[in-house]
Amino acid sequence: MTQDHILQALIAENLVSDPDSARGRLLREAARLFRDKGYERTTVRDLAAAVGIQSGSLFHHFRTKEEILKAVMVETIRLNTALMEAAVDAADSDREKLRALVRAELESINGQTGEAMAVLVFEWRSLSEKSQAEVLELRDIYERLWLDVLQSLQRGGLLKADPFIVRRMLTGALSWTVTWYKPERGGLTLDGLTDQIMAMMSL
Amino acid sequence: MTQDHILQALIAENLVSDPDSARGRLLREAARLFRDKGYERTTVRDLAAAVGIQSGSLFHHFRTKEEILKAVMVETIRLNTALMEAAVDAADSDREKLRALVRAELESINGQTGEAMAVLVFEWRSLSEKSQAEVLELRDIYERLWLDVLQSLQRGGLLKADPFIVRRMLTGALSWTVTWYKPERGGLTLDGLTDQIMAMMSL
DNA sequence: AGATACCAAGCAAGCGCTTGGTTTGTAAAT
DNA sequence: ATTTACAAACCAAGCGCTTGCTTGGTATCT
Repeated sequence: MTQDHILQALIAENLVSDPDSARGRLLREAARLFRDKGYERTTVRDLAAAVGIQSGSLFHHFRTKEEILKAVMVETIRLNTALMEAAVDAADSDREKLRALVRAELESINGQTGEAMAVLVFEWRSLSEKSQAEVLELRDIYERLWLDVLQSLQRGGLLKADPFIVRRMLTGALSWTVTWYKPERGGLTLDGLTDQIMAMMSL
Repeated sequence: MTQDHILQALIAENLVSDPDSARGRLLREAARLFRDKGYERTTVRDLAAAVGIQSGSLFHHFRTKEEILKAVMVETIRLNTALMEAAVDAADSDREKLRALVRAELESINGQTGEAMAVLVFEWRSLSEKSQAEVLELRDIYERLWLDVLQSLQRGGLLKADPFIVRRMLTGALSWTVTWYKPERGGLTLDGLTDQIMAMMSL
């Protein structure tokens, strides 16, 4: 099950938009703009111009501007949850499962879906409380994946600290890489970065 | 040199505003509002109402709204740099110096200056590029403190990973605590949290 | 008396979003 | 094969509101 297959399956189930569709293109541009300028500083005119339509025409596809932000977040979580599940399943030991999760999350943050992941972290408060609650439910599924692996590691004696705290530390540390990690500079690959993180935890 | 003495010294040098002055009160309220609602969603009318004046009167103290955001950030960095320097000086070993830094940064993030620290992390892009460059210069001083200690630990063989990467991981992990750490819930104290972080690094 | 701190009122610009109408794509009916 | 029908996608224009900020004048303090 390659990453591409996972994406195709989600598209078929209508859980994420085809990147080549009008909706998919808009969401991609929206993620980029929201990350670069922030949600509030991005106007519906900016969004429309990015896909070459009039600002009013946006509201044919989405009822409000916030619905666009929410769609970016929801589809990103759905895709990443599927990718993580595949990564965990493919690994044998608990240690390898954790490494796969770290590696996969780094890839999400610094790869193709990086814009959307950054939006998920930095534009959270721009969502209405109602939307926040909905997105949070999706996040819970995603988080359980991590906790299962971390708790298993702890039971095996490989991890001393509290799994909940470790996950939260990792969330912060991994998210933050989006602000400084540039693979082209410094020669540090994603695998190298993953190794350093595992080493930091003596794993 | 207590924390209070450090603050008083900075006020005397006019490097940070007296919290009891009109300016100080405004900056504190601004930090709170910016954290709670975000910079863009906070209007000058919100800011004025929070300190009980008319919106136009704000511009007697600051030329623009952005100048308020910048002041929040600059003063926060100044205060924290001074607090960190004191924390490092008071510790003996490199290990204790690092622990002091972690503990101090956690306190900055989750204590009195927490609102302002959150603003520093999450509202960074709301600053103009010019202001970003100025604030970045101040951050460099602050960051050097960390790197000196981490490099010393590495030379002593206590730290295996790259000091630059470790610092960046810690920045993310510690900043992120602002989103989940609630001392009143769960019974985890700041010292306990500090211990967990040191343990995670086998230090 | 002169600076400092404030108020009351409002301006120009930009915002999200609406409206009424036109084009485009598609598929059944002729 | 052409016509008819209809919805989806889009445009042009602009409304109503909020925004950051200005202005001219008035208290308050030293």
